[in-house]
Amino acid sequence: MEYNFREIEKKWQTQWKESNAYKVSNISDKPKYYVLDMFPYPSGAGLHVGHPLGYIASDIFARFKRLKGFNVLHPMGYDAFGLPAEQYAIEHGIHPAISTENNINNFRAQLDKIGFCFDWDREVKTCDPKYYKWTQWIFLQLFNSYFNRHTQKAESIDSLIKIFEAEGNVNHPCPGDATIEFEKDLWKSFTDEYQQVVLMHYRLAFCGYGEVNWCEALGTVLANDEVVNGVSERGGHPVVKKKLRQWYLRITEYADRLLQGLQTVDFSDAMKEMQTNWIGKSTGAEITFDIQNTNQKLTVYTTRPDTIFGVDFMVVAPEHELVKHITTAEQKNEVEKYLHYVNSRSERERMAEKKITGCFTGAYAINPFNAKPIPVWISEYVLAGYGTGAIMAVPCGDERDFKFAKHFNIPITNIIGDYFNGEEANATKEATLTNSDFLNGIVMKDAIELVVNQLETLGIGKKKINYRMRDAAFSRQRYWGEPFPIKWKDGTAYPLSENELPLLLPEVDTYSPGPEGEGPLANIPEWVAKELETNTMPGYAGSSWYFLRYMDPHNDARFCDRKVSDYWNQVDLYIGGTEHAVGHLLYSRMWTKALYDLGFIGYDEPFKKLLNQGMIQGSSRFVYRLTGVLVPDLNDNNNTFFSSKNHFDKYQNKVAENKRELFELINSVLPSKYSKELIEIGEFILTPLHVDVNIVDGYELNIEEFKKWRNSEYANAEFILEDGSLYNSESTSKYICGAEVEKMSKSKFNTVNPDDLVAKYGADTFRMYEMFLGPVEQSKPWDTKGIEGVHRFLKKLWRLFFDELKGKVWNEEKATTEELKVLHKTIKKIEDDTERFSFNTAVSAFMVCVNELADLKCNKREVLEPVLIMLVPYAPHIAEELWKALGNTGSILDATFPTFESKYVAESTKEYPVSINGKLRTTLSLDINISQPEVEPIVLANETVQKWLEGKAPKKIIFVKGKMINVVI
RNA sequence: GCCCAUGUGGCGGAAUUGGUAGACGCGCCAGACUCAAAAUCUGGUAUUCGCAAGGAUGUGAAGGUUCGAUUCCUUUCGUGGGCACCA
Repeated sequence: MEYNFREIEKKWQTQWKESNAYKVSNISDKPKYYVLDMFPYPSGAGLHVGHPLGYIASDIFARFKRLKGFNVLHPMGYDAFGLPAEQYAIEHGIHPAISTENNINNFRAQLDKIGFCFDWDREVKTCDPKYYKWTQWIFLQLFNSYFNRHTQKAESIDSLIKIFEAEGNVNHPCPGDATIEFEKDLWKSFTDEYQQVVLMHYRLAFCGYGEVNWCEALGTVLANDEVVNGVSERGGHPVVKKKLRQWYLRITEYADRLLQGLQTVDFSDAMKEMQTNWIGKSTGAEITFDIQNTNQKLTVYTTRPDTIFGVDFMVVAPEHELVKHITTAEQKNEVEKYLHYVNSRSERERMAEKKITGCFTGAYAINPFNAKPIPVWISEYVLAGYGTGAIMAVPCGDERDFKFAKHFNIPITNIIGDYFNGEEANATKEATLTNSDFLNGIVMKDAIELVVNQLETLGIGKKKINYRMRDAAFSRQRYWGEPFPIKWKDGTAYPLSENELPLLLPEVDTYSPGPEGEGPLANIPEWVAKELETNTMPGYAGSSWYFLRYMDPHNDARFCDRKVSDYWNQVDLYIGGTEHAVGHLLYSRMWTKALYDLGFIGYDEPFKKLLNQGMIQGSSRFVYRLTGVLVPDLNDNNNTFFSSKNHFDKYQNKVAENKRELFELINSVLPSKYSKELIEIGEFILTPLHVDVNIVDGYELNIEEFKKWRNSEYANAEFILEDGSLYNSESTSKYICGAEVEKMSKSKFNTVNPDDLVAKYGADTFRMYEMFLGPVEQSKPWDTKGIEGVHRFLKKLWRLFFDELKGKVWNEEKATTEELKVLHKTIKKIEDDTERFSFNTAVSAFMVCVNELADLKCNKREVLEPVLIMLVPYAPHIAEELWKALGNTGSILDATFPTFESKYVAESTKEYPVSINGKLRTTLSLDINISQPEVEPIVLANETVQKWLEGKAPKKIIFVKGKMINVVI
């Protein structure tokens, strides 16, 4: 009886489906566990072996927890709105819903082959009106809420109106526009329209105008993290800045809570650091400077008010309001030229620029403490959106300011004495201040507070906490997204009522942008006639709360029943890539906090533990095509030569002998012959070409397959093999390919499709091999060749139960102590490794176990059955098959994970390593409970130790019980 | 430029708390089976000196702490990823 994985896997996948083996109930006595994969976007390209890595890891953990007695929620669904489908629609005229559905079906078929334990009854799709009804509903909750800074939570806008009616906004300064201040009577005197304008500046989901990343080609606005190198991440189209009406989420109000929340979750330090940096909280001061000879004022934000006397110039953002007011007549031309230059550049370009650019405005600010005039410059390195859009430059303490000063020959004031060497800036806080008026002699870090106090006393500045994070742009001028449940009346936005939801996405004739950069919805007369919002929501709308919908996916009355979300609570384990570090993860954390504040759920962090999977890189293969200088025959397609790697390597070394060898060989088959002279002066060029890794076995090219590759482009090519011979049907030598680790991509011909591997080796082998490659968190290259080792392991396991000739070999004999030791050692290792997500070492522990049981010729059910149970998370199909073969009736999926018992692995002796001066020289088998005084004479009596002692007495003998012995001479 | 991660045999990797470096697998070599090949099985495989016994070297590099360092510290180099010149 052979291991027929194809039949076995098909059989159990069908049976598990029929028996609803993965159906999860919201009612259970068992403790709950929620394992979630990051929401996939169903792309048209299909899966390559890198994609399922995280799904396999989460599947293993979900199955493991089930064996450990948990009620495990492990759902899957689709983040189905998005740009590629819309782009495809624009190009091919196919409705995004249709192409998305096709992609989902392909995706699903690929997933099913790998044998995941998802509860598909809970599948969600963000583009389904039953789903986005609730995305719209949550949006309305955010629209109807503001952030109360006193209680530090979201509260209803109605309660804010009551506050305004009672006391104005004196205690609730306006987050959207700090200049809006009013008493209660003034509030009451406002028109309805203006009251709505004011309220808009408080809402958590609000509408405003802002500079956005405008992509003409896509006719849409992109979030910062969707723009890569000045072009759109999806599609690669140019992106410029444009002012547009946009919806936003007031995530900045949650900045502090998002920071604090990081302390309560189990994310990697790197991930926490990334989010912390993104939020970018800094403490500093705002200082207002008068502009000389004008009544203008310039406010800057600085984290180093202690350096106030080291300010040698100001830099304001080119977009700064003040620029046009303070630029002097002489500088006007210059400034306009510079502004024109800056305007032509995208934000990304401005950020990435190393070149120092800038322009003097002609104006001078006045240092409030010593009345020193300070020249005001503009430069693209200062951004309008951060702080006040202006900085005070201290060249002796800031490297960037220093370089700017050097570049434009601005004199530098040294306020840190010897700490500044004139060669580079020094950002120290430890220096004692000099040239600093009333701060002279004070250490910088102590001066900070002094200056702030002084600023506040003089009324020219104040302490200020600043965040780098900006409010999240929450609208797109495109079609394939959730419509906003918003109506416009005379320029005022009004929410639809709850019973009008879902507001369905209408059909359109064209997916191209509407007038003046509006979305495709603006092209629909009926839509516009109803005065509905023409923007749609961005991709992260649906993915910000999907983990809640999985809990209660069919609920028509609520987004998720409170009792149900109380039961499932947080996601216990969230697995996905680091690419969502600051986008999705921050937005979903904010939504969760808002929903919590409003009383809809009972916790304010969505993900308890986050595990970041690494990328699987491609391992590319190359063939080397020969062309030549002064070797004309090689340069036409009738004489195509490929050389094995050996010759490429040799030829790279430019040894004349190697060249001649190669020439002689080629000369012998070419129709026209070359003279000796030409051989001496001619040169080869060996060009590496990517070759499809699927026609290469390890490094060995399958030449016949290669000839058929790319429509038989190379059908007539000649191949110089590793031993220097030319390929023919009787060749014994091989064609060896070059290799390089690169990103996995179709264009590099290094993608490997999981379907092919599952067909060839089975899902169980594939799952185990993906894990065996290395730690989940780490990036590592794919190597198809290695999968055979894992496949051999499963076959070897099979042979413990069934022999090809003899049939059944497993038996009911009593296990020996040695066999039980192997079993329990394995139980401990598998359990520990799985708990700590070290799946690669768990796979090798299975291999060790099977190797040892095979050596012991152990075919005993008593030992094999627990091994099968442990194997369920990793290789469920073979485990179930053998479980049934042993005569069990229930499914192994519901078995109980075996219990480790230390008595079986207890040792009475230990093989101690004995080192001399830290170098291992010998080992000694000693009683496990031996003490130092007992050890010493035994060690000293040892032959090897005596040899190294050479008669001398040891200085010291170090004995660590259960670990080692070290003799110091 | 800044931040993060990472560096161990021919390759992927292991060594969980400072305690026998290289588990497990791939590849390679040899052998068994076979007319032969494939498949399978068995043994070997860090480098180096040596017939062997046994040495020496070895976790990117250089220092340091320690009886003992892949593990901790300092400096430095390479690779991968991220970024916002963030005041």
